[in-house]
Amino acid sequence: MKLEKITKRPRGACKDSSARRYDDACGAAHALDLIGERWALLVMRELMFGPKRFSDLRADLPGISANVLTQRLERLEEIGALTRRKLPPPAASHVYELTPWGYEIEPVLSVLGRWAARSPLHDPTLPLSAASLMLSFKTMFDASRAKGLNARIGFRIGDETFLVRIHGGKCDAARQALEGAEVVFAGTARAIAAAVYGGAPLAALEAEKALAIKGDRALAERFTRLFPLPQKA
Amino acid sequence: MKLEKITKRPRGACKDSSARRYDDACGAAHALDLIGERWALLVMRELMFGPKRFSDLRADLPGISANVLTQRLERLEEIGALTRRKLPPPAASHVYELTPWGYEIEPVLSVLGRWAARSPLHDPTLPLSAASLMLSFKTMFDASRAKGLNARIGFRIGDETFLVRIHGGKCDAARQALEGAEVVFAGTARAIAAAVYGGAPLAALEAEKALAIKGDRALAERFTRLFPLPQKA
DNA sequence: CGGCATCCGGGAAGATACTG
DNA sequence: CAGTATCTTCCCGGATGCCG
Repeated sequence: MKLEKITKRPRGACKDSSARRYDDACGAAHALDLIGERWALLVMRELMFGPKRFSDLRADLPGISANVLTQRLERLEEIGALTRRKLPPPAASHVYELTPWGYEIEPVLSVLGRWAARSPLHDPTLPLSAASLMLSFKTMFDASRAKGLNARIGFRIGDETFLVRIHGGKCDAARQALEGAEVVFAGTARAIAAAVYGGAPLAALEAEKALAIKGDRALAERFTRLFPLPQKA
Repeated sequence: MKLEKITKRPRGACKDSSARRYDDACGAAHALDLIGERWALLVMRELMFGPKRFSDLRADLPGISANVLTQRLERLEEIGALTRRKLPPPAASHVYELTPWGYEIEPVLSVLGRWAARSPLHDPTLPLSAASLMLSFKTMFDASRAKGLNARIGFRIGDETFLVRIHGGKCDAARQALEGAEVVFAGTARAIAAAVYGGAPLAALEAEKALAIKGDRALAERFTRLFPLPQKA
């Protein structure tokens, strides 16, 4: 039982120190060297609306383990995509924030999202984070359906608030106070997604207490129809 | 010797069949479930200019192993991003070709490439495939530098030929015969990249026999300046 | 030759427990 | 709360062998 442990090593080579990189000048390949590891891009996604703490990231990325999150944050800092800051005295905690170049990852998230939305295997009923939902609005917004619309729609998801502005055929979203919102959705990101992408009637979601709407109801209804999903491939 | 094969499985759980997926409705997360595994996106990149055989892919993706390539091709076929066809009788071989939806991955490659080009760690002198080079032209083309230019530039790389058309402020590339090319570059993709992105003088590359240019030399010179790299982050 | 099956070694990912 | 330490499982990469 205590036999051949080390003896033979002629097979199963191990290209020494060359790590696991694509040695490829192609930009896409280099991007994968930088952020192609598991969870890396989703960590950046969660930071797209501003800094967060370690535990916020853990909570918003269900399934990631603490050690993997630590490794990804270290790597993202190493490549210059995020910075780690110490909060002022009251809180002895750290926050992680994307650098300007880090924020430029947004088009990658958009384009990947649009591509995957055409996948027959895509299941829009799975849970999602608040950041994912806000990004999906920016990604899936259909300007032609928002002709002449100028609105501020608020969202209260957990203890965060977001303001989505629709103005001049553009759709922008930010994590900020709800001042000036003509209507406010309060609920889980999943419930809001059910209304916008799943076609669930607002009244039904409210009846289930999954969603609460305050303000201009007609605007809320119209809002849910501004984000058509593409045809499946 | 035929004992405990399954017996103990108390720790290091294995969430049964849930595999290693992000259970996340976010489009980007789903995209990573589909093509986030190592090499998957680069396999698609190599197919962007038309079908290839297994051995072509292996040759153009230095470092991939046969079993991994097999797995990736199976997965890409499973999700509907590519198809596997049998060639007509003379050749008993197979070719792999992207589906229309698979071809739509191009913006992902572009956007990733543009983002990574700003990375301080990006090394444009590494080797690259012909497909990568042609994609980089489409990605990095600067219309403002090509004002009034209308040209067909040919490339002979290994035993493949590509035609790049610059016309009306657009830049397109295809794997096809070189008919109508006003100038033809022949050499490795790396040598051509050295001229376009590394600023290497054409004369020097020709002197080293790394590159051969036939046709309109002035056009060749101008072509090399149409693809500026972005500022580093 | 083309493509796949299989085995092996190493390392990354994941779960849990633990520390400041 | 914010991570670190450790252990297990699984993926990746290389080599070899089979089969048409």
